[in-house]
Amino acid sequence: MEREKTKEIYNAQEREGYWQKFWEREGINEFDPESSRQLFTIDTPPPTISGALHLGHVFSYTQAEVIARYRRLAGFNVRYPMGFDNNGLPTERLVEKEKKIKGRALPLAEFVRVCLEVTDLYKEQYKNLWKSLGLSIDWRLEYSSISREAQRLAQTVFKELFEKGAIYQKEAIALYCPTCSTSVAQAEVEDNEETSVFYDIAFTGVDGDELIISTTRPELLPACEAVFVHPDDERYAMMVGKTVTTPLQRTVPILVDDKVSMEKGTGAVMCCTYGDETDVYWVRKHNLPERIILTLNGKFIHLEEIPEISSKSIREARNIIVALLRERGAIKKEQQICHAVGVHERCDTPIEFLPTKQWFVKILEKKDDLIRAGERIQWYPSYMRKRYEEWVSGLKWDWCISRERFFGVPIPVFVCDSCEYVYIPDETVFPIDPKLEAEISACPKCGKGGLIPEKSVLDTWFTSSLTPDINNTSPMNGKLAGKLYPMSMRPQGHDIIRTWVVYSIVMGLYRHQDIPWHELMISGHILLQKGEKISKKTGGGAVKPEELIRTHSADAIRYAMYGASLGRDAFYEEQEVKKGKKLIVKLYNAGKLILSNLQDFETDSIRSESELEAIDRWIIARSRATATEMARAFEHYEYSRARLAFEDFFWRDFCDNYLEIVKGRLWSDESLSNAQRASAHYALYHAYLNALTMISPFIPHITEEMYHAEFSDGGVIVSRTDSGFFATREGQKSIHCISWPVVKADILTENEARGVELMLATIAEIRKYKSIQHMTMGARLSSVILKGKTEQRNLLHPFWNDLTFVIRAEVLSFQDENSIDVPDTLTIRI
RNA sequence: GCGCGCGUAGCUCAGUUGGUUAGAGCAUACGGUUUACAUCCGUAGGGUCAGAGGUUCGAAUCCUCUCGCGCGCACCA
Repeated sequence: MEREKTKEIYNAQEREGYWQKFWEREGINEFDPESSRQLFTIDTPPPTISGALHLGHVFSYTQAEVIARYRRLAGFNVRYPMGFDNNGLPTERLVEKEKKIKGRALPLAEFVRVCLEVTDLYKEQYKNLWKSLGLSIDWRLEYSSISREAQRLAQTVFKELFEKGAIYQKEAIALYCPTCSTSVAQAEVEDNEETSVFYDIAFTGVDGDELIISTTRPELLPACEAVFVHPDDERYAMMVGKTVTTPLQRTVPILVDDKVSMEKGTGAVMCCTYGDETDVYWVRKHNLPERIILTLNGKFIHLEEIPEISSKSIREARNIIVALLRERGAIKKEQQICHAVGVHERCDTPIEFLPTKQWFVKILEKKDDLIRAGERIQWYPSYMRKRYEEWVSGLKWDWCISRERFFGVPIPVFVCDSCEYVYIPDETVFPIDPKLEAEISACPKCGKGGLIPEKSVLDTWFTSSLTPDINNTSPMNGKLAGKLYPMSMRPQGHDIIRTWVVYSIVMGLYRHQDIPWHELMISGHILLQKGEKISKKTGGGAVKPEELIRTHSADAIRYAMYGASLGRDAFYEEQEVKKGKKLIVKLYNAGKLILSNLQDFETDSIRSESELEAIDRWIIARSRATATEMARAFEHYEYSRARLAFEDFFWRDFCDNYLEIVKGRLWSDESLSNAQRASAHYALYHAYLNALTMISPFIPHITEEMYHAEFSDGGVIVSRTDSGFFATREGQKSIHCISWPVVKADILTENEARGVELMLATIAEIRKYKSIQHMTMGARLSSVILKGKTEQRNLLHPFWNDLTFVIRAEVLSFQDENSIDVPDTLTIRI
């Protein structure tokens, strides 16, 4: 008789949306400012709106998410907000690319309007992804870094720091990106390996002799102000103090400095204004004149001696000059080299050193304080602190916060054109844009000059570094307003330690004389395969998060993200997703088995857990011990370890062993006492509910589904928001509102624990026997004799009936280890 | 060059303060499964814990050195 079983299937994609709507409707993730429970506040990274979402976003955000959910179950009042960093250079670049426009070419108001339009669109995309992943964010706490509130805060802080003397304006050599036409901070410069040509160029000495210098920047020849050699270099000793003439007929001194490397090139180097940081140093140290030949958009100015390069780009000018030098026979050698070049992280353009007037936040004098503050924060993983310290101690520039861009928070400053007085309006008028102020009055100080509005906007990190303050001052904080600083925890990637962590601590020190958070959770990157990083630049390749969720479900993707330990780079493994799917199915099926057998279960059927069968107490104790282990792991942000502990418990102990064992009592007829059956029911109820609870931070949808599941008359599982086998008995509307399981008391004696171990070992022996004999695990054995010590028999005693059932023995008996084997009987030594 | 991290089964990784015979999943081989399981269960094979030296009764774990990989910083004429 063949009967096609109608298999019941958990339709993850459909059910996940159902529960997401339920959570939102019921406010399951909402932060309650009136609650007296202990706070756990999260300083969520506001993602930069700079393009499409990729798997890297999913990876890092799910990591913080699992902690938020755990803390909620552990009884904390969790504040888990989301923000959006939707201004600044990255956003402008996105908008320019998408709309094929140039910010510089548009009226400011028009460009800002387009920026807002585009970022709002992306914001929705981001939000939809977070929601479809089931992130337990309280969306009422959403903020945006370009909002009026954030702008007001940023400008207020600017004024505050300026008045404290922590912000200053200075005309100085700054790191400058000619493509973006803006200054940048040290933290935004990264190294790129680039091929380049190392030219040996002949200069002419006073006596007509040659002096050959080596350079990769021949186009800067017109700005050459000196030639340097090492003081110990005997090759050039004769020429030191004299002058040389460049092939462009510029006569400059030959000086010594021990920063020159004798080995590199010819050992003679030209100093130009400015080719690199050393040039800046030399010009200052040796008091050299400055000849700036580059404009702020990276084009050359008109030069008498070489008019050909006028208004040419760096690359074009280099070609022109090289051709010219070749013609004149001044190039003695050309060598292809590969060297690191400091480039702007947003556009890969080599950074130039140009004199501009910029605003800075003093951080160099704060190095020691910053390092001390870093020591007061718990870093997870702890070695990440080193990176912070390395970066802070290696800082060479104050934090340049002005950007000559458009879509950002305006610097709220007017400067008097006569006495240079810096006028910052009263903060009650913030946010303001000085450029757009119609009325500009006379200077309040000298009364003579006019006030010139500042045109720059703030580095977007200036606002981002204030996220702890943004959270702290949110209108949603109720009676906790202003009491959320420092926050409990900041989750973020290791790549932005040098920016976001550093600047946030800077702000914390200046504004609060305190650290911004107690703990830092630093995550790694997800890689598609060895060496292939998913980042803003690569865009994440073919793996699109939305599509992954659609094909595999959010729970499965989430699960896969928790495989690697915190801080480590991990590979995206399809296999991990498969593993997640299997766990989901397993939870579903185990639930089906349990619900179908527990229909008449009442929570008060057992007066005290001590009444339970030993094996039932064991599985309950195991579930609680696992919860304790997981809790410890979560508290140290070791979610992968928590996941592992769960799998060990659920897959091995609960499904493979306990469920198989307990089936005996579930299926048995009247020969069994009600108490024994009730004991099994009680254990199944609690151990399974504990399992659901413990894994719910990882896979919140399937666990909610099972919490609300009911075994219907038709023999199928139905799950609805307003009902559910567990939901009605627990009296909580969501599994995400119940309490983390805790160890209540020692409910298992030591001997019982040893008995369980012995029992499991015995089961394994029998399974091994059946496997070798090619028997099915359910094959009946007419008689089995366990042979061992009397003590072992006593240990096994409480489990005898269950053991007999699970190995499918008709008769299970015991013999002393020294007795003679009974022929034709299966004898297992224990 | 400096700093950090890593190197454990064919693959991806666990391995808590040094302590029985180093674990898991996947893959492989064999077998079994339909009274939860788009399966699932069982069994087996598979490791010089990168290498060398040291500390110790005892080292994958601690120390030193070497090699390889990754990352950060510096160099970047």
